[in-house]
Amino acid sequence: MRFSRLLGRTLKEVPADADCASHQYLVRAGMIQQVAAGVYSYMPMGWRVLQKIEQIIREEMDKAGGQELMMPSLQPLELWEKSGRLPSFDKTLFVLTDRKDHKLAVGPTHEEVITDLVSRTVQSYRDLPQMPYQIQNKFRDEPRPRGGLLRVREFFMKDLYSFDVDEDGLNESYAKMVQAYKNVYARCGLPAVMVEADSGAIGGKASHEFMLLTESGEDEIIYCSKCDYAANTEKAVSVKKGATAADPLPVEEVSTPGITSIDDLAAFLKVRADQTLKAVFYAADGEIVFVVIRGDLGVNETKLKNLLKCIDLHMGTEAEVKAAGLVAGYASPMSIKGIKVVADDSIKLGSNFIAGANKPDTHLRNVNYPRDFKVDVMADIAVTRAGDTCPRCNGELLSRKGIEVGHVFKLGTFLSERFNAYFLDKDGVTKPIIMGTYGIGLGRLLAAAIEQNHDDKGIIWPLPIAPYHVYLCPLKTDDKNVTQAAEKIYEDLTRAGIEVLFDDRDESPGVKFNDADLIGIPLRIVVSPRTLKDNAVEVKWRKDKQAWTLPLTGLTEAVKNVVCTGGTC
RNA sequence: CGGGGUGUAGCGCAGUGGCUAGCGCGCAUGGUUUGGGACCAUGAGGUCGGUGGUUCAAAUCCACUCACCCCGACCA
Repeated sequence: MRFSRLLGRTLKEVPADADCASHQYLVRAGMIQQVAAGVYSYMPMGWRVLQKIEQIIREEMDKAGGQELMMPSLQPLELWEKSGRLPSFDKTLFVLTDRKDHKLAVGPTHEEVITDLVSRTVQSYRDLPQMPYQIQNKFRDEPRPRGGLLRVREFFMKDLYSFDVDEDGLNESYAKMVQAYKNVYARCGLPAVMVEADSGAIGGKASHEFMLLTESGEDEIIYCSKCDYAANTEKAVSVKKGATAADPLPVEEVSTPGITSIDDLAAFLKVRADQTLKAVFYAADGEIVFVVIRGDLGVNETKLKNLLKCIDLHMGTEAEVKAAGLVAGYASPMSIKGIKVVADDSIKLGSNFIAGANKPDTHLRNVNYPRDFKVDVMADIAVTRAGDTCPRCNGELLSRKGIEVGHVFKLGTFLSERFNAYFLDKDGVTKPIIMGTYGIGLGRLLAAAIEQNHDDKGIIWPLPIAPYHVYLCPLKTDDKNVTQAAEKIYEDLTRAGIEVLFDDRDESPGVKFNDADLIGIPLRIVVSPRTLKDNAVEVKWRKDKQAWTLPLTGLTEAVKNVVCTGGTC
């Protein structure tokens, strides 16, 4: 490709509305253009990258037994009513009305369509397993798109669905996909880590996410310093340390004027935070829930939400709390009535806690469970933090930031039952097909690749997904020797199957070098009188500081070799 | 949806009631340059987000509205 003909322009200045590195560089390099909030066009060079990722994914899906198909984005709303997932998608679902006043959802995912499709197609265990997949745009009206391509409303996604006869089959399909995903990230040159993930309140058994570790990531990963335990903080668990149980003492009131936070309370009474009980109020689908947890721990809202099986969960507002007859700052699990009490299992680890007295400026000493109060539900609802103890090996847990670039999910039979996706097994028994669902967001992977691979000059593409292999850069374009040599190299390399971006523009060296660094093509070849007098060109990897020279004779083979091996010959 | 912010040329910005709305980059033409964002000359490019209002006079003041960005609750 000749740079002079390329649609897209590089920018010197950082776009005002771009905050993160991938967004800035993608726009500055002329690879994407914003159309609306969370809606982007891919310019030719950005599209090339996306297509490379797409091809790698396609090959790995096929290798794992996937079959590519194509489903529509327009989906009758009835399918969503049938699946019962309408409430959980709520406003993120784009819905449009056709000329007959019929409502259509614009596909945010395709579980509904594929399950319906399979239910009409598969009848016998002989037809299973199946792993259909597609690569196409999804539409989700996210409340807040952000970070350029990191979270958008229209996005390019690979979605594969597995259909199996039993649990063993599902496990096998799941394992195949996990391996395929690992292959995809490895082939893209993007090391991703697999972590345990939250599988939501409705259905779903096991779930894992693939994370690209980068400081700018919005997810937090908890992992063990000793074993291979790794999980999203939403899901992560730890071994809770408990204070030694002492004999319960009689409850007594203590005056604590103006003390409403755990930190203040612990300091005021000269006790550790884990000797106190914290009370937090949530509104779960409108119902106030009283949550008790040991003072040193925090509430994991995802765990709580799953436990309560609710769709909306938020901290109780002042009005909601007051209406329930609770005294914020001094609320107590004792003597409350008509409100659901959920406790973290940490309250069993310890004794003689300090807790609220349910009246202003007063706390209680020596509160013990279950002597002094009852709870409706007891479970692990605590946030796991770095420094906690690994649930598997008792090692120390650590944390890192990451970007989610893939998700695999054991769905079970929830949807197949709804869609009547049953099959007849060997013994003639009717059974629901067991499903799994597996997604990779391509645009996000592309953006995450940049978050992970850039410097202060621009992008540093991993070779397998780079828009071109070689940036061919002649200097002094009024020099006939230079232009002729460059033209010949361009022709030879292209004919040899090497993808070349030929900077044939009449620009100064500074402009060309800066654009080359910004665009981030892995190998740069400079053609100039300086090396041409020795019948050679200068070659440099984008990621390295050091350049070297290669002779003109046999250049094509040499470059091919360099590109294949990643070396310097 | 709550909180914060921004809309002026393709991009980045200046312009707090007054005459023809400016600057830098980019773009076009000509010339001089060429190893890390060169220089000179000439030129094109604007419904100042929109609507309504106040005023002799509005990019500027007021009201409403739209769009976009950032921080929180959701997700690949």
